[in-house]
Amino acid sequence: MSPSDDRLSSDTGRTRKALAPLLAWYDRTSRDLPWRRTRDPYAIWVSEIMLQQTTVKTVLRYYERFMERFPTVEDLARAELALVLKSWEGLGYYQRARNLHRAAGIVAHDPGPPRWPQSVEEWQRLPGIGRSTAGAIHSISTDRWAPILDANVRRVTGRFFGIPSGTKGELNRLWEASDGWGEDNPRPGDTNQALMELGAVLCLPASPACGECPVASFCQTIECGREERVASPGEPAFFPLQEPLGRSSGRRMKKSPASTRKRVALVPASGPLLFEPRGEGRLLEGLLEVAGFPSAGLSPGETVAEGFFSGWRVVEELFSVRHVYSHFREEVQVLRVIPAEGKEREAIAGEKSITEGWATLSASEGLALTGVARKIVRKLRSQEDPDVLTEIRDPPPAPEGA
DNA sequence: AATACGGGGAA
DNA sequence: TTCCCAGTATT
Repeated sequence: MSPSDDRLSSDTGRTRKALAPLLAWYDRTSRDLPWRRTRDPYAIWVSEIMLQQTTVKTVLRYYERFMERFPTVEDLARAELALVLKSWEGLGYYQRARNLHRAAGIVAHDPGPPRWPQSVEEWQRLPGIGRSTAGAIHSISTDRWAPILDANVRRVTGRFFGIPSGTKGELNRLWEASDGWGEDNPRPGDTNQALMELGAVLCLPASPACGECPVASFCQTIECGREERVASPGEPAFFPLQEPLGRSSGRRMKKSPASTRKRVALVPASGPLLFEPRGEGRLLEGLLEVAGFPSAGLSPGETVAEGFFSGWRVVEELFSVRHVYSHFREEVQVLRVIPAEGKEREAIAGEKSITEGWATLSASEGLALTGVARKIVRKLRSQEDPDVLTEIRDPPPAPEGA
């Protein structure tokens, strides 16, 4: 039995004693964030979705613009998914945006007034809202208690209660412990926010500032003196103070290094660019990328044999862009192409153009592009060569899929 | 229980 | 470089 186990049962009083100092600290030091100035469930909902796996600093750049564009759940429900995706461009995890849009349609319940979920369970039935987000929205918007367990609260609570990481039943214990903060609690919403704030500001993963922590004197990990050293092999790791990699801590080995995928993107020597939406179920679904295909590379003079640009000829290599995803890299060779002899008409009137979108560089500003496509567009616009800055000559089918 | 999902910031 | 982040859904 680890030192923590026999004490956990007596921990009901621990949170009660820590609560006042925690809230006092929060009142004194909490950051002024836009979603903390409201009790509007919609505003809090949007913030919680954006904040999934995304830092406050990044979300701040998106949140206000999103709320201006879609001030109410009805506005969001009515909006085109393309505009929602455009507003999300660069935030990542685009499934969040699609789920948010779909869930808005459910809540807005047009016609008629919105039907707001009245409990954690009801929130959790909406797509994109799991137990933790449901708890956060509910507790913050109604100031009634519900536990949460995001990365911050997980770390704070794990340390506070001395729950070893990488052990069986860890998750259940963490949820139970997190729920303990709701005991006899006059300010449920602020408590959850304070716990998240504590994890974000002081109770950091690698170097917690225990000296400044308002609840350090009640903290199980402090009592054990474990905040000063890393977990060593053979003993349960207390909450991650820089866990060593490997199996010693019960964690999975780190994944193999990122591979590099190669691709070509094709830019017509004259006329607009061709964008294609990424297919259903694929990474970055629905976002537009500059037309092309996977390839180790093409050389000037070669005739393209694949896809829509089949029968076009490579004129020159313009430049390359690279992009890093979580699990791989992508290297994209951007090639200038012209229709091969006799293909000029077919090239424009191609069958696939119906489901693909042509857009000038300037028009592409309004489209939801992948990170790679955005880099290509930016680079093309910065080119001084006037031949590269093409404009529409013979307007092809209207931009689509955007 | 493991894995996919993106991107940016920080150490 | 590597790690981390106000997680969820799927398998």
